[in-house]
Order: sequence, then structure tokens, then C-alpha cells
Amino acid sequence: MKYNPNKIERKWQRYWENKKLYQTKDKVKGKKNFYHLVMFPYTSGDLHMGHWYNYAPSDVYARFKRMQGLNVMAPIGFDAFGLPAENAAIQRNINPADWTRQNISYMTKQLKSMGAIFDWSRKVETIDPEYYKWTQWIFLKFYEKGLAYRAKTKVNWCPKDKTVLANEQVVDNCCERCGTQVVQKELVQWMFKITKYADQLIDDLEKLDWPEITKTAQKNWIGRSQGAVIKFQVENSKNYVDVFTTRPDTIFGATFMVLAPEHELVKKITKDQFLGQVNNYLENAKKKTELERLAEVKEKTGVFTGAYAFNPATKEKIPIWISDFVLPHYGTGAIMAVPAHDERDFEFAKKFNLSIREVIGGGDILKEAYEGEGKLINSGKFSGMDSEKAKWEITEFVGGKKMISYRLHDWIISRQRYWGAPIPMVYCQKCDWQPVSEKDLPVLLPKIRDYKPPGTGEPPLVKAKDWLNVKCPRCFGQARRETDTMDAFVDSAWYFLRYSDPKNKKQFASKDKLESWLPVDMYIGGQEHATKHLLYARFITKVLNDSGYLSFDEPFKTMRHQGLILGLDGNKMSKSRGNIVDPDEMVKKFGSDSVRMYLCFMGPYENGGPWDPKAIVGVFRFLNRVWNLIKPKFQNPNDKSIPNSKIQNKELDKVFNKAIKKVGEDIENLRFNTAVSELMKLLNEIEDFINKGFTFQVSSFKVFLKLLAPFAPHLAEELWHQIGNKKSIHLEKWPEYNPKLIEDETVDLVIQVNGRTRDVIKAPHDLTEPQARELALASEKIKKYVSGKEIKKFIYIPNKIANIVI
RNA sequence: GCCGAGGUGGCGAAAUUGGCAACCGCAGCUGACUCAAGAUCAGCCGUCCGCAAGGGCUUGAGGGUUCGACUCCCUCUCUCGGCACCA
Repeated sequence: MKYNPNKIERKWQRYWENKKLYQTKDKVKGKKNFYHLVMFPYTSGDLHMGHWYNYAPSDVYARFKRMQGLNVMAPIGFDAFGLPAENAAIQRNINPADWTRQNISYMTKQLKSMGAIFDWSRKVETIDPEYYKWTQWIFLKFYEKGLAYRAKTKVNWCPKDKTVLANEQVVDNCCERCGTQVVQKELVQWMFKITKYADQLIDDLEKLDWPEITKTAQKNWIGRSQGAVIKFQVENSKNYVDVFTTRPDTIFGATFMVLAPEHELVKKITKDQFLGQVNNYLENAKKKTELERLAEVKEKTGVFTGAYAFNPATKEKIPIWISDFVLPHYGTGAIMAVPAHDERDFEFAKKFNLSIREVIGGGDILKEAYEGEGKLINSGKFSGMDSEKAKWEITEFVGGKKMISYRLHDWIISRQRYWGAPIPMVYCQKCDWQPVSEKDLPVLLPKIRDYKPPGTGEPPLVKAKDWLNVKCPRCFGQARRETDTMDAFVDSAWYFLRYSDPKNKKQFASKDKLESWLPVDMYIGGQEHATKHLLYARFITKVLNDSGYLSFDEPFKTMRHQGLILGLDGNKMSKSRGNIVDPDEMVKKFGSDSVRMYLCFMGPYENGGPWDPKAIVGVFRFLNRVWNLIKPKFQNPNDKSIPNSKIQNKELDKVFNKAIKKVGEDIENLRFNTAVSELMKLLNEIEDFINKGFTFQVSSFKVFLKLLAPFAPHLAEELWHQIGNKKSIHLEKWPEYNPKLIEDETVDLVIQVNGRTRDVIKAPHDLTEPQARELALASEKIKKYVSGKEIKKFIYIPNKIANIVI
């Protein structure tokens, strides 16, 4: 019989499902719980190789953990609300609900073909009212704590999708999804106050076992910088301009000031004769999109207000300018300009012919700004002091205060779109905004035929007339529902909590179950979520923890990223490039076991790389050889009468013990590629021994199958049953190795002459140096190089190497 | 521009973390089986000289530390990711 993966794989998938083999109980006596999490897929259509790469090797890890005796939960679900699904539905002229449902059922089928240990009984879908009820509940908790608020913001507006985009969803100033140029628009929106947690989000990174690169990305994203606020008094006015600076030590060099066009003082301080040009400038600035602003990075623009302020250090009068290179939402929206020591200020000064004063030695300020540290000059009593040291002394001297600024903005969660969880708020003329009461959750997303954005900028939900009108929860008068829906990133920021108790009708999850599973022990997913999903999930966890609903403040203890699977041409797989590899096709051709194993084998897990359609035959051949092991060469396990003319070789036992160790350690460290390589080596050895006429015993074959089981669960199960086992191999324990059997009786002692290997000698363990020297010099090969010459040095590292220096 | 990761055969890669560079596999070549192809099996396979034995060279480039460097340090270079007028 030939190895036919399609036949056996479906058979065992059904068997596992019927036996409920992968359904996880919340508590199992004598077993520790292990929460193994993969990022749930977005329902964008079908499963691609990237999903497989996320889920298949991580399934090897989860299965290994399970075999080690842990009670492993490996849940799966679907992230299904959001813009991409809605846009795809619009394109196909169907309802997003139908489109998404269709995708879920197809993707489910695909996922099941993988043969992973997903516990489908815990499945979670963000579009399920029983799920988004709790997304809305979380919103209400945020609202209660003052962490959800409305604010008028200049927002990124995608003219094509007719929606607001979070900063995170703008890439190169284009809409992340459709690539359209983003424009600016003013809107009142619901926000989450993530900035309140900025410090914790940075500081707590330290306790996490996460890739350093992701921690750094989050740190940069939050962008914390320590500086000072300093007041500059406006001439002939009661007004002060507060500036934020990280370099108060350069204040003696502040020769002008710049306000952001949006700054509130602009109108108050501008002198009449300058009003015309200032208004002109503001008008232009308003119209400008971020893109245009960015294009002008090299070409500064600005306008003089006619007003002056006093530099609190020098008491000099300095002009106040307006420019859009100063950002309204960072720091105080105003700066003191020190052209000698800030590149941007330098450019601005050059362009408008403003004075430049050097206050730190060490640079050539005729050519460029010097931004480094150094000794202060031209700085009154501080001259001669190190700039580093002068920072806070000068701050105090000018009456400033220390202040920390963040790059991070609050999280705009409003979406003027249909396909999302409705925001559970009601607007009443009398009572203003009121939260929907908890008992009225979920606020169901109404079914409307025309869900497309009306194009007026209003959300589609304004068209759901019956749904729209409600009683005010406070005065019971006529009120109107909020028509914005929530950013899908809110849905996905807490799904891992729900897995612990997915069917709970009274709570998002019971405290008991949360406690038995969370925080997540291992989280595996793509690095592209470093600053979005992962930051939001941490934020929501922290808020729920502070509110007493959780007893941990970080959701994911350990996290790892899989790399990116590329097309054969080395580019990201995409339809337009035509380099897509369809996993279904591969499964059909080679079987899931081969696809799983090839993904493990192709390279280091964090690296990813191009999918080589030819290279997969390597593991396919390997699995075929495993399949063929059993037939002619293998003795009948039930026939005890077969005489063992040649018993299994001791050497093979050693090889086995080494493999058990190596494969186990490799999986533990997510080095799947070398684990597979080790299994291949093991098979090569087994075949060699068989060819030499040794009997390969059932007991060894069982061990081999157990090592194979996490990688090729179907084939391992099939052969396991073929040799007479009645229960699933996936209930077996990971084999143990005997450390004593791993050690070789002899070591390969490398003998070098002047650092070049000239001989390798089989030597007993732990030779003394004189013994090693004697042995080395006895070698004919070594004699050739050494004889007649003086040995200057003899370096000996026991059991490894001897180097003769002549 | 700043931060981070990386550069090893024709290709994916390995190297007990300073100790035999290229394990395992893909592709390729040779042979066996076959009318033939495929599948399978056996052998070769970094590169140069050599029939061979053997030897030289080789981990992006250059330098350094060391008995010994893919591994550590410095300079340069290229590729890929993240941030980017953040004061």
C-alpha cells in the first residue's frame, strides 16, 4: 500500500473530533495548565500560507507541551468585524454579514485540514452578539472610569473608504487598506485614553519575555522623552508661551519662538499689521494634508506674528513666529528655537534670516546645527558647565518644570462605518451623552440593506431609523443612539480573555477561569502587530486589572513571532505579483503532514523566507520512507516467536537517545528546522542499521513515532495504530532519554598545528595534558608537520582540541 | 536621518555559543532498475591545483584581539524591517 496522506488525514481528523481529543478541561488533576495562543485570523477570504506558518509550527510546539504532561489549551476563533471585510462585501455587492459568515465556514474547513490541536469548542467570533456584548461592556467600563471620552480631533480621513483612520492605520500617509491618500478632517469622536497608561506600557515591557525588537518598537511608538516646560512672557501682554524642550541647557541660544498654527495664543498675540499674512498662513495650513506637510519637511514655511517674548535666561526680546513644523499635539505646541543646536530651528533661521547664537562648543554652526553635548558658552553664569549637568540647573534658574512628553496619542475608536460593534452610547438633548445600561447589552448591530457610507461623512447607521431612536436611559425622553461603530482593534484586544470562558452569559469570563488560564503562557503571531494589537491588548488588560476584573496586568508572558512567508521570487505573496502559493493545493498534493513539516523545516521560524514549491518534496520523501519502514523490514509486533538473530544494535540506542534530547530541546526553543533535520538523520541511521541486517524493534519504532507525532500527527497516528495500538498516539508522553547512553566512549580529539586541523584522533575521555601531548605527537600525520621543529606552545582543551604551535 | 535585524555553496540552511565551516534537505551530475519516463535505490556534489593521495583558498570588504574567529572589538558596505519635522 502506498502512502496516501489525503486518505489517512481525513480519517484521523474525524477520529480526533469524535473522541473530543483536543477539548480542554479547565482543570485536570495533576496537570499544570498551559495557555498556548496564536493570533486569530482575520476573515479576509481564505487561509494563506502566512496563516499556516503561524499555526502549523506553533501546533508542533503545543503538541510537544501536551506530550510533556501539560494541560494545553490551544483555542482558535475569528476576527471578523472591520473595514476590510466591509470593503470586500461592498465590492461583491453583498452584505458583510453574509460575506464574513461564508469566509468563516471556509476558513474553518481549511483550518481543520491542518490537523492542529485547536479546541473548537472554545471558538470565539468577534461578530457574535454574545461576544460583542462584552466588547461594548468593556467600553462602558472605560466610560465609567473616564477613559472613554469624546473629543474634536483633526483626523485622518480616507476619502475612498469614507472613514476616519487611526494613526496606526495610516502608512506613508495613505490608507493602510486601500492606499488612497489621506486627508485631514475635523470630527468629534470617541477616544480611549491610552496615554494615561503610557508610562506603565513602557515600564512593564521589562517584565516580558518578548522579542527585543517588539519591545523597542513599542517604546519608540510611545516615544517618551524627558524634558522641561518653560514659560516665556509675551511683550506688553499678560500671556505666557509655554514651551516644551528636552534641551533646556541651550536656552541662552533661544533666539526666537515658534507656535504651531493651531496654538491658542496665535490669535491673541498677533499684531494687527501682521494679521493679514498670518490669517493667510493659517488658512493654508488648515487645507494642507499631512502629505503636503511632509513633502515640505525640507522646505520650511512660516510667518511672523509681530509679537515678541522675553527669553527668561537672557531677558532678551525674541520674535514669535508661526510654523507648521511645530506640531500642535506634541509637547505644548510651541517651541523655543535654538538654531545653533537644532537642525530644524537652524533651517528655519537660515530661511527667514533669524539670528543664530552658539551656546555649546564643539560644532561648526556656520555650516550646521550642533546637536551634541559639550561645554556651555555664552550662557551667563552657566558658561563652562557641561551641558548635560546644566540641564536641570538652568530649568530651575528660569523657573521651568520637568515634564515628560509622549509621541503616543489617544486611541480613536470611533468608526463611521457599518461593520463593527455599535458604541453603546445614547445622545439626549437634555441629558447629553448617556451610556446604555448594562442590562440592555448587547446593542445589536441592525441589519440594513444599504450599509454603504452615505458619502456625506455620516455613518451608515443613521439610515437604521427604527434602531436609531431610543429612550434616554436617564430621563426616558426621546434620544438617539450613537451611530459610530468601534474600531475592530477593540474586538481583538481582549479575545484571549474570552477563550478561557467562551460561553459565559453573565461575565466576559469568570474570575475563576481567568485565573486558571491567564496570563497566556505562549503567544505566537506576526510581528506586524507590534504596535497596534499588542499595545491595545496590553492597555485593555491593564485597565481591566485596575478595575478589579483581572489579577494580572500583562496578558502575554512570553511571545514569539513567526517570520514572513514569501513567494519564490522573494517578494511578499500578493495576487498582483502572481506569486501566491495556495496551501489547499499543497495539502491536496502532499498532505497536511508534509506542508506542516516543510514549514517547520524551511528555515529558522522567526526568519520566514520564500516558499520553494520544489523543496517540499524533501519532507514528502521523508514521510514516505517512514511509511515504508513498517512494511517489509519491520517485524510483526504480535508475533513474539520471531527469533532475534541479530538484536538491535547498541549504537542505534545511542542515536535514539541523542535524537530524543535534540528534538525536544529544539522544539522547546522553537527551532523546528533543526528538529526536523534531526528526525531525518535519525531515519537515515535507522535505515542504515536495517540495511546492515540489524532488527529494528517495535519499541524503538514507537519512540520514533512519538518524536514524529507533533510534526506529522496524522501519519504518526496511522502507523501507531498499524502496529497494534488502540489509543491515540497523541495521548502518549514525550519519550525520555537516558543521559548515560548519549555519551560516547571516545571523543574526537582535533589536533591542530598552528591552528590548522591536521588530524582527528579517537581518544578516551578526560585525557591529561601530557597524555594528550603524547598521543598527538604519536600521530604520523602530525609528525610530518612537527618533526625536527621546536614546539613553542601546546594548547589543550580537554575532550575537544589540541593545538601545537611551532 | 535615527533605531533594530541580517549578509555562510547554485538554493533553503547548520555550526555544542571562541575549537574539524557547510549537518539536513532542494537542485544538479553519475550509476542500478525500466522498452521508456516517473518513482525508488546507490554514489558524487563549496572552490582551485591534482589521475589520485594530498594540498591551497573560502563565512559581504578591510583591520584588530586570540594558539585558534562565521562567532568578540573597530571601520566600511549592501539588504531587509520599524520610526520619522516628536522640540
